[in-house]
Amino acid sequence: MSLNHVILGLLKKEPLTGYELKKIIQGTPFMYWSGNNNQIYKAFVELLEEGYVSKEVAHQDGAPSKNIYTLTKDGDEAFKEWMLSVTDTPSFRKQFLMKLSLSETFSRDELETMVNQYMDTVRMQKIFSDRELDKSYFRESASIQSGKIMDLIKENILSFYEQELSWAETVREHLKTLPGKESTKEEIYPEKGSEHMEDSMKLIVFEKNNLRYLHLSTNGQVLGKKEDGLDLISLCGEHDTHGVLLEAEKLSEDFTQLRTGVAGEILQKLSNYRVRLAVVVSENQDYPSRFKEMIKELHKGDTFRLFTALEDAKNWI
Amino acid sequence: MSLNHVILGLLKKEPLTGYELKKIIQGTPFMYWSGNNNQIYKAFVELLEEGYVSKEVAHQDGAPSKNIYTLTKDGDEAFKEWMLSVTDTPSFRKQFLMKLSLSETFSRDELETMVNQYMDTVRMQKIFSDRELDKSYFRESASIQSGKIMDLIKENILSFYEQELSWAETVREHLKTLPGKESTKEEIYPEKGSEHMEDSMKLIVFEKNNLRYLHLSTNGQVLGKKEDGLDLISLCGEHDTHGVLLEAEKLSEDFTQLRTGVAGEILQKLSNYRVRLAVVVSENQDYPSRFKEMIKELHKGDTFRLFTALEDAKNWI
DNA sequence: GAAAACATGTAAGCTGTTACATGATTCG
DNA sequence: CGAATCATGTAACAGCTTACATGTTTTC
Repeated sequence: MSLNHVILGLLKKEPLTGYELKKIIQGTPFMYWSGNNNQIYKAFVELLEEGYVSKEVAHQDGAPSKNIYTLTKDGDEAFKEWMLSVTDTPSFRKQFLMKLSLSETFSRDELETMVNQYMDTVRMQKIFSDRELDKSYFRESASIQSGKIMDLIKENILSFYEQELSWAETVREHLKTLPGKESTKEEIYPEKGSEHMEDSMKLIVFEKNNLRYLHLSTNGQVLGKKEDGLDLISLCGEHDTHGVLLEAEKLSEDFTQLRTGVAGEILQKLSNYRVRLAVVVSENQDYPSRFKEMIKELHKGDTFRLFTALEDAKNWI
Repeated sequence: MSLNHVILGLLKKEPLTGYELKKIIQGTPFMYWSGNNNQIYKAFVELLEEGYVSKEVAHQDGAPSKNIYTLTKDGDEAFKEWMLSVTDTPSFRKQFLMKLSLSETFSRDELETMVNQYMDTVRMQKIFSDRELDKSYFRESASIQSGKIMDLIKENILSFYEQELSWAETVREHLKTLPGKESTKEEIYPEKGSEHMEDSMKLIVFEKNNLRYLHLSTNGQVLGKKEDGLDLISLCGEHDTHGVLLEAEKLSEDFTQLRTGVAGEILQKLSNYRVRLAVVVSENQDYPSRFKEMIKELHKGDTFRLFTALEDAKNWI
């Protein structure tokens, strides 16, 4: 079991308590253990027995006492040996592949629903991992050197989900070639119109051409922070939608000032997660010329467009 | 647990015995259970209790009697419900990512060894999965329709490993930027020359520029069957090498006749698995003109070349 | 004549998860 | 004042694997 060795590796950097270790493992998506108490406290018992760690009890008056574990010489050697030993083959668990292989008797419609639902799940998982990685223990304590390593790890993880999404897209393409009812549904708007407030924002879900979209509207300005990209994507995940129609008075200044990097970050995220964004703002706006250029450029693409009329935006999305 | 539902799905097609089921699951790489008896026979007990399957004992005189399980109406409904319910998020286990995140104190050299070893493992796993998928239960019983589905599944699985390999390549690139000894080793040939016979073929491992290669030589003709591609790749995996130098009297006729598809298949596999192949044949050969054209074309690439002198081949590889 | 495949089952054990139990502190 | 965080631990169970046990037939 590699958990024990991973613990040794973490202790190499600094002595830790069981609780701290648990938090680290729980916050690191590529350490696949749930990080439950049972495993960790049991692991420490084993490691103590083997003499790989030493325990020091820190009595804190009032507070419960902590057990601080430190790596021993033996432990360090055992860790190194593990690191240089043969690495397990990477493996995956994709329930969807099993379902697909057993799907012969299902209708095209049912299969399409399955794929769409699966894509949403994957999309959400990707967002979740992305966030967790950004705020993980390894990020915080990153040197310049290990920062690059963390970037590589992040790339690996995100591209796992990214690949799954683009593969699912090819499955969808395949399903289109199958016999089944042609979807000619027209704009049912607002349909199940589940309406509620979120951060003083009006939120409606509508459907068009069999795909679901979010319609957000507010009076203030929008897209002010880098995190807004992921937040929009999360909303999409939560509401099972594939794009956002964002109605607001105006874009935030930080978004229009390209040097802030806000626009770049947000649009990057949106395109990563294949979420389309149509923004509708009131007509009389004056943007920096460099921003206008970028907007023009983006209109050639498929992820982002800026409109002044709601109807135009609805047509595009 | 989805095993029970997968069993129902398999029974939907035809009644099966426990043993048959075990074989199917064991031969299907995307069904991640080991397919051990315990799980399967226990699963059948559960499914019987729930009334999802019915059991019929076939007494065969002399032979041990079989328990043949058939799907019931209830079972069919339970299966359908499972199929249309939410699919689990895909997940992976990559020990290598954990090792990498804990690798701060390791030298460039050690890291390079780790990555190389990992790449070999992944390469082998890919070959293994590829083969298993080709001869799996689902392939055999494939209709035109489900054949396409199986292609999609296969694509998904192989690209998992493919992606891991190309990612590992970027890790290797990164390691090159790290301080550490420059490798300027020259052609140590033959070095550890572990020599032995395999199918009347002489096999030597040699090293050049820090990379290991296979040197195979025989008197007869080579590359006669489509499977030879994967076999070469397996050999590379077994001997931890990245390319093959194949010395023979001549290429098989099937290989030189493009319409047989043998050459295409083999070269496809080689490029998939990033294995380079240099073939050395005796000089006086007459090949079909279309084949000569293809050879010329391939010489522009990096996977395959044909030589008449051993020295030239050694220089290229 | 031995090994591999066919065929069904059990026992023991590791891995991993959820849930429970306890108790202090901090924060809203 | 209740919820969340800090902190350590246990119990029970689900999931999965290895190995054992038994006996026949087919294949090399």
